[in-house]
Formats: sequence, structure tokens, C-alpha cells
Amino acid sequence: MPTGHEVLAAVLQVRADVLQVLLWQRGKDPDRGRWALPGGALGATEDVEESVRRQLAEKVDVQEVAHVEQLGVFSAPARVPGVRLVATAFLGLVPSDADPEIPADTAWHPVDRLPETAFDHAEIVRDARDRLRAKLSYTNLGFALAPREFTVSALRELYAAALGHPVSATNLQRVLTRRGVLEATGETAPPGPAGGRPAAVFRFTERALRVTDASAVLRPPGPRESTGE
Amino acid sequence: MPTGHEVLAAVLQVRADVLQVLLWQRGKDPDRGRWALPGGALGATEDVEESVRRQLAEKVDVQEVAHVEQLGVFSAPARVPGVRLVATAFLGLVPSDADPEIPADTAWHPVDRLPETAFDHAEIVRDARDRLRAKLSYTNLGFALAPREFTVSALRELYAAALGHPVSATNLQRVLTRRGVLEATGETAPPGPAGGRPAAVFRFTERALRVTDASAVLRPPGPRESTGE
DNA sequence: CCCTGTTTTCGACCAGTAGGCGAAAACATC
DNA sequence: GATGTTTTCGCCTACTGGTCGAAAACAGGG
Repeated sequence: MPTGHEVLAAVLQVRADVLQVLLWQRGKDPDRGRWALPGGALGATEDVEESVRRQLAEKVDVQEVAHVEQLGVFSAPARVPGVRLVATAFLGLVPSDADPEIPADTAWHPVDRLPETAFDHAEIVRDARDRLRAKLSYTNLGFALAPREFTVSALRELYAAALGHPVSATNLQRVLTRRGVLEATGETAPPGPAGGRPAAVFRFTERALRVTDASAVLRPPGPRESTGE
Repeated sequence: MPTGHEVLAAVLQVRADVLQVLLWQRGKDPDRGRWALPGGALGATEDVEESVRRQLAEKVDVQEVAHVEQLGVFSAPARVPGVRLVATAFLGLVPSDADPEIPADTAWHPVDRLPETAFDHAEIVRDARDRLRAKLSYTNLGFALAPREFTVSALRELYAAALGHPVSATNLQRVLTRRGVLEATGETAPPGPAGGRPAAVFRFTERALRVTDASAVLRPPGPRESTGE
């Protein structure tokens, strides 16, 4: 039994205040009618990251996908019936203001209320969701879920939807500002129908677009590095 | 050209106060004479984690490997000459007091002064080292590098060697104690030849053995969870 | 036996960071 | 102008990490 290799992408976006994942409905067996992650066989001349971007391009406008990172390998011998197929899974993030064209067999589904899924794809979606939730708090990954410009309230709702629990606007703004990743544009957004003070518009700074993993505890000794400019 | 799949393990241990990796010297082409990571082809009836543990057993006593985790996929089309070979890389950790038997072609090498390595294995070792350094500070991964019982000074030297920078013993003890992962045994270790106060002996608690990733900033609201018990 | 040197341990202090609260600002509608 | 709504900002508290220095507990030498 030869070993094949496929790539799969769990593309996440906050839509209607709910974290959702892009799935397509299989038209043939095995698992006909069940919902699957976009992906496909690894090509001979590409690595897995190139491959997942290529395959994703068949379902959505890849320009809209702001962040792609490797989740891990799924390799249970019988994860797909009949053939031996090892999968490299990816996490993809789409800003909440994008509404990419998608094929007819494709739809967004809330990550916490998945339909009947194909193969081990539900497990992959869970892993993607958990990875996002973990990294949202200690990295700048939020920029990949947010529009280019936004108010603090809008960002708060995004984080709340993605994390699955309420977030304080005050604290969110202070934390992100202190990290040096939030920047006021000077503009203000018009208030809603009920009135209220107009909200200031922010964007992520250049440095925010580099996802910095390190929230190092047990730092090397010596004076702190400045976070500002 | 068919696609094969192999697993590779970067097994790290602090030896002689230096972070080292287990490598074996290739006896035949390609890359004869260069140093390679242990590993091999994925079997038909195993997943990648089972496979890496099986392959590792051929080089070292697997009982000594305290922690194994997936690093990622390496899949550049020409990463191995001649064939298309996708690799799943793993990070393995061995406690510093273990000295496993290893074959004649196998040796430990400092991760910061590698010999001539085969294929893309140097990159994998770098990734393993960086992963360890990142996770040491915000997880309990240290337990996998330490003996079952140890003094704070010994643990400090372990962390310093693994992280590559000095670590304060005071702070290390306080941080780990507050996390509830350090526990005094009540015993004391005899002082060195120069005298000095005898050091208290510690061990990691049960809860420390579960590696807890979450160092969540932007927590859900409400009272703090107690770390005690 | 006391003094010195060494190593560990512990308490105190400081700074940086997150969470919470409420007042003030800036708008809409009546 | 009064009221209601939303945003913004400052203040307070709690917790955590980093640093320092004193005290504790040992060995060895005079």
C-alpha cells in the first residue's frame, strides 16, 4: 500500500460574531455528503505550504487569507478508508471584513456547531480553533482576523467571538497599545443609531504583522528592551 | 516519482552543562560521513508518533526519553536527493541524569556547534532548539530535562544551559513554586567540597508532568483560579 | 573554639502588567 | 436643555518577574 500525502486547511473567520470555518460538501464516496476541509494531494514540485496555498486558491481568493501556519501531521493508518494517506494540516485566517467568493458546494460553519464532517476533519478543526485561541492571547495574531482599520469596540467583539468568552475593551486596548501593535489613525467612526461618542479608528502597526511568538518568562538578565519604536 | 514519508527525531539533552543533540554518522551515500538525525520510513500500520518512538528505540533506550512532541513537516521537493521524501520532525527530551547506551556510529553534539550534517537536518535541530527555548519559559517542559529529584542550583544550571543565558536561582524557584509545579522532598543534598549550606531537594509535582501550554493573557473575566493544592 | 569563605535560602523592594471600576467626554434623540 | 448611549481615560488593586542583600548552614584553617 503506497503512502500518499495531502494538505488540508482549516480556514477560520469571524462572521456574524461567530468563529466559523470554511468547509465543502463531498459529492462522492467515501463520505459523500459529509463536509470536508479544502485541500488535496501534495504536488511533485511544491512543498506543503506552497501546496496548501495553491489548493486554497481553488476555493477562495487567497489574497483574502491573511495568515497561514502549519498545525501538524495527521497520520492514523486508517484515517481515510482504503488508502494510506498522511495529511499536513494548516490554520488559515481571514479578516472579518472580507467576504470572498466561494463555490456552490462550499459554506461557512460555526466551529462550535459543525455539521457531519468527513474523515478526521472535525479533529483538525478543533485543533485549529484551539491553536487560534491560545495564540490570540500571547501573540499579535489578531491582526489576521481584523480589518485593516477598526474601532476598539469592533476589535473587542472580534476577540470575544474568536476566544469564546467576553473581553474587556479597556484592557484589550491597553494591552495591545503597550505591546506597541495598536496605532490610532486620527480618524473617528460615526456613532451608531443610538448615538454615543464617536469611536477612534485604529490599525495594527507594521511590527504587529510580524507574529512575535515570544512572551518569554525567565528572560535573560539586564535592562528591558524598549517596546516603543 | 512516488512520495515517501519518514520521521526524524531531534533528541536533546543537557550534558556537561551544554545542550546537545543525538546524531549518527551516515555510512553510505548520499551524504556519507555526514551526521544525521535518528529516524526512518513511516510503517504501514503506525502513525508518525508511534513510528518515531519505534525508530528511536533502535538508537536509545526509549524509557529515557521523557517527552516527545511534533515539530513540523519538512517537505522541500529536493530536501533529499533522488527521491521525494516528506519528513515529520519531532522534538525529544532526555533528563540530564540519564546516560543511555548508544550505538558506535552515534554521538551527542552541542546544538550550537554542529558537525557537518546531512540533508536539512541542521535546520530541524535549530527548530527543535528554538522550540525548546520558547516553551521552557512558559510551560513546565523543564521536568523532561531534569532528574526525578534535584536541587535548585542544579535546576538553574539546566535551565541556563538549555536557554543559553544565565538564570537567577531565586527567581526560577519562585516562579516554578508559584506555578505549583515544584515540591520540596524534605531531604537535603550534601554540600560540595568547598562547604556551603546543604541544598534542599525538590521534585516536580504530578501536575507539572502535564505540559500546560496556556499562559493566557486576556483571560476570561471573573476571579482567578487557584494554583494551589 | 572562633573566624573566614562558600553556598543556599529567604525576605524585601521595585517595576511592569492585567483586570476592574467609575467618571468624564462626545455624540444622538426628545 | 435634559436624558440616554457609547467611547475614552484615569485610578486603584492584584499579581508576577527581576534584583538585591541579609541570614542560615555548612567546611576548613588557625
